[in-house]
Amino acid sequence: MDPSEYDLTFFHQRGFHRSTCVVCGHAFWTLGDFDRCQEAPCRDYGFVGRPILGRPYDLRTMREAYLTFFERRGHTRIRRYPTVARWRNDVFFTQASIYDFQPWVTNGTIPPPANPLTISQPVLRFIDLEEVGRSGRHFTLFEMMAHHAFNRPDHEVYFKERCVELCDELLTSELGVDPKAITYKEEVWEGGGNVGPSLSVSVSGLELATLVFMMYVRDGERLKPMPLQVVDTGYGLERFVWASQGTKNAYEAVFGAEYEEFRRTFPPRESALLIDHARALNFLLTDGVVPSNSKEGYFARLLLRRSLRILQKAPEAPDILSVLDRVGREIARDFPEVGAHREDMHKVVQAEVERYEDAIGRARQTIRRTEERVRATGGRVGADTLIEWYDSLGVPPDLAVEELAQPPAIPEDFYSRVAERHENEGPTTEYTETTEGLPELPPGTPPTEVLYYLDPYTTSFEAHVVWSEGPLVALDRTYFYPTGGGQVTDKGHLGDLEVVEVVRRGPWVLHRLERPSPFTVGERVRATIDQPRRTQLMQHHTATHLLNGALREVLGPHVWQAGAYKGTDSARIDITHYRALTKEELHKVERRVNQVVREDRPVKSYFETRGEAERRFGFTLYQGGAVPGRDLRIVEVEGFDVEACGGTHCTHTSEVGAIAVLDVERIQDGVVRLTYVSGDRALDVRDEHEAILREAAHRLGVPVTQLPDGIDRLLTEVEESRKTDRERKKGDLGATAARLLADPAATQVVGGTTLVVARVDLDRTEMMELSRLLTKDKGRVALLASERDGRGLLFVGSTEPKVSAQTTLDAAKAEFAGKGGGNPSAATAVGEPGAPLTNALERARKTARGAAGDG
RNA sequence: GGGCACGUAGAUCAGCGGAAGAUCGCUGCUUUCGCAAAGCAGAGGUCGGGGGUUCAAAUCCCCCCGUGUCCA
Repeated sequence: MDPSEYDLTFFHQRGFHRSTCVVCGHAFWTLGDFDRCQEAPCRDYGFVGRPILGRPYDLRTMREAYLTFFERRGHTRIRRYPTVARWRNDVFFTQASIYDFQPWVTNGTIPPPANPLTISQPVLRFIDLEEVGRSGRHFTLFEMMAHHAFNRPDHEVYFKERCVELCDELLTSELGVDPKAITYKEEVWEGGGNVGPSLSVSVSGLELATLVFMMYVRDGERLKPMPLQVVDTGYGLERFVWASQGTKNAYEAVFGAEYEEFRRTFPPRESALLIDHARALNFLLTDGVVPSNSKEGYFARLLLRRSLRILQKAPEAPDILSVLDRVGREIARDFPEVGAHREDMHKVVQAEVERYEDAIGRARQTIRRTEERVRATGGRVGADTLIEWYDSLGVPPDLAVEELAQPPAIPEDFYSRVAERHENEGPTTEYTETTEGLPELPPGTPPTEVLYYLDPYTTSFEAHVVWSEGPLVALDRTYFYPTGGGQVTDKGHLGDLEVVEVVRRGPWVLHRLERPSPFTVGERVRATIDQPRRTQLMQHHTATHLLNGALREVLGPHVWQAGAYKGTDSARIDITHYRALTKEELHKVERRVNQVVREDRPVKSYFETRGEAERRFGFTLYQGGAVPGRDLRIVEVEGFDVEACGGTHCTHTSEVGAIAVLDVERIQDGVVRLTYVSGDRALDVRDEHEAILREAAHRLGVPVTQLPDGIDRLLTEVEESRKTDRERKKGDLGATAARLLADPAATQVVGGTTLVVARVDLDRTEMMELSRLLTKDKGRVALLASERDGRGLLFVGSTEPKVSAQTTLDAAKAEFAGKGGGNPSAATAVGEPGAPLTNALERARKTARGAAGDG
């Protein structure tokens, strides 16, 4: 990065000078007299026992001081976004405040909720999980305080100069940091395809903030300027609190009274871990993460199980719910939604505790059995087995050691050896901000005025073409709804040409025609939307909101929409829930949702400022993920469900007609999918189902009402006839056996051994069963030959130790080019087609006689 | 999303190329005034589904479904 990027007027005017760190080699700006930057590890912590802020702060006063400082300087305070980044497919969690605005704000699709803005965003970092409680400064969840500005060419807010000035003023004038103690270290930031200069702000070894200036897009080796230049800052709230108190580790400062309390029962590390995990869990569970074995749910499970394990090992430990409560109580003072989820959170956690105990119970059994088996062969359980158990059964290594009579030592590098097992796994999806495959529209193209919000019932209109390329057409105004929010595209016509797809591209709506567009810019076109299709999509979309509301009502507020799809044939919603739905729950949901349909409640769609909407309806607005923008489009089913949503909706619930749930399945641990239909599709599907029932009843020859009984009868009959078949066959074979044993031509006694030799007409399995009947008593040998599909089959069964079935068969095999084998008590072979089976049987008889006669 | 493990009798599992098993539970009988218990006898299996290899597959290979677990 060019050094001029960091050469700020602010630094010069205030008398800063630029030095180079003798340790890390980075250039930095400072008023002080340093030969190195003030960031660890270039220098040691210097603030322990010597706070670097003017006075001590706790979490709340620090957060408030920060946000108010920026509010007073023209920033709008924004409420936190969910900690689960549902609006992105490249990450699970909100890992920085800027994540709230990616990709839709940073790629220019939608304006930011305010500009400039300030926020304290709880963010999650699982990378340093092992460091939590150990280093004294790592948290799984921490609050990233930030001030952001989004600069467009036509609307400059502020950039580097003002940003650094604000940061410096905050630290010195507001918080009382010695101006000479600060270093601004030059760094290069790169992420998500974007690049920019950044400054790392440190005091006394502690990095307090990072100021990032996103301004370039990486294009191979070259850097292109970004259309939107973004001030992305991050200040660690917990670090500020720590630095203001100068305690030995951050947990003492940040968690104060709670930390003291936990220390009465637990060692320092365990205390910190429990509080840290409980804090993260309170946010995660409130934001609708359900513990599970995949995706974001896994991280909730990981935290919960680690906590349970700590509690399990301590003698007088409180239960997990009270730990969560204790920490949650503090959080709820500043984030009331966390308090509101308390009861429901308990249900979710309780369910997960039960599953953990099941898993551990199963694991214990496996451990015991495996050790028994291993010891029986004279070995012992090794460290590899410990790793195997952890990876495939979830057995914590210390638990395995507890359970084993002769435990191996837990390897030092246990977790890195687990990681090794996962080294050669497939790639994960990468995050890009590009709009795939769509062309760039020339600057100055008038944006599309979207009209479908004004009136979702208009399906015929006229508009002017503002841009056209290939089959794509942009209009100055449109009622066509583009694919989005899980609602599929509208279809229809522009002039006589079919519109096959409608997509959003920045501020434009693009209509894709069946073939290259004949329209020229400025031309007026007549447009019609496929009205039945649109109606069905509206019904499905409104039905989705109604179902979501009913599900939350019946199952609890841990239910969040985890995905949805509204097609023409059917719609589906995925919800977070900790187990499969019971029949009763589903029934209740269906009853409730159809009741709401019949009540004909108004469905109001309108725009409202973000702050006002959040104040009135709270956090659950963001069912489809966080929706950026200054104003939110609110879809409100009066007195029942309110969501921020960009889709087209019915205006009264009765327009949905009826909602019929077709299928409920657990698509993954922690996520349940409901597939359903509404409107005319509900009637169609009901008709189809009725036709199927009638047809089934007709084929069975019973009235529809007796279908279940009829099927039962049929199944019983099948079972009985299968049974009688089996018995008859058994009887037949029994008769054959009796006949053979009574037939002197077949049965001979040689030296105390009864030898039965016979040609039969049976298949392999039947021969085996017959042989078993013939050799029920000890000291018997059966030699059976049969012919199937032109090939000879030979079966030898023996309960006479002197006569090995295997040896007998081996001796006879060659006579008919047979292949086969077996064991001393049973052996079978099949010969080449047409080979002399009689010879083989005769040879077998001679061999067996010989063996029997030996004694 | 990916890796690994697992799916065998109502339950818990063993068997891991040659005639489907154990324990508990269930049914009947014996014993008992009755219960518990014991003894004896018995029922109960498309060995998750579908392909393939083999003379022979619960067992080996491939695909699918389900469950568990670890990792992102």
